[in-house]
Amino acid sequence: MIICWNVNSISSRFIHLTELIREHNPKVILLQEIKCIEEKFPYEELSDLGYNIKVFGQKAYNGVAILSKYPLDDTIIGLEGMGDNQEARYIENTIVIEKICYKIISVYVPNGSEVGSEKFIYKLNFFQKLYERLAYLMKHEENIIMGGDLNVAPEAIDVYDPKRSDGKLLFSIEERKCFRKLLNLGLIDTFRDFNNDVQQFSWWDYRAGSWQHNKGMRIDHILVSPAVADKISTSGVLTEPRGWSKPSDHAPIYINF
DNA sequence: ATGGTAGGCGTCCTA
Repeated sequence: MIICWNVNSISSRFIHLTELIREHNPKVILLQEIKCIEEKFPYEELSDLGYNIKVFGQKAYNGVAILSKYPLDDTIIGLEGMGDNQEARYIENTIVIEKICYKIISVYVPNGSEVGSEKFIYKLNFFQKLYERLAYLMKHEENIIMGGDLNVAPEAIDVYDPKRSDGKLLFSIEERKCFRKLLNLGLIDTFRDFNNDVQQFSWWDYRAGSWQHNKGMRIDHILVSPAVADKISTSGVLTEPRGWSKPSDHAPIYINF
């Protein structure tokens, strides 16, 4: 099992994470929005649970990490073309499972603030650089497992009110095209591949009782290359942690081999 | 009901 989760601060969600590990014992965990520098990441506690750890941290905002029971090699921090001192949104590693090599990625795509804003342009640019990296990996026939908060709902079924969301942040045609471009590389949306016509969200706003009314969106995704997709048995969303006390606004998502 | 809540930071920014 591989789990992917935007925790919205690792320090605020540490107990939640250990409970999730206790229940599912995943081999790999991809984290987003850890909201801390590397020095403050709970390395010891999580390595005691059997995980190798790689972190791309940042003070207060963003931050991604990979936890793995397999050794982690070839660490890449950040995306080419996003500049030195870029925001902590991309981390990539190599793992070997049963003699097969995988490129495993944890990514946190910028939220974008508002369609057309400066931050929105930044988001589209980030998507472009992400596309270029994935195109390179696909060209070299790598086995890719990329999980993260992509901050885009791909289709109408993935938002609670498609009419209201039309053209708005997280569901604008520009953002959906960015997602579609990744699929056009040959990557597979694992949730949709295994759950045809199922409406299942991964994120619910903290505000306005969104969770209670199930007004959410599916903006967290695990995309894989075709050979990886052939090995997967199930994919889904673990909704329980969203209902726990002091939850992240995102639920963990997963694939099973 | 174009509001509302949460986290980290520091007297607001981001989501």
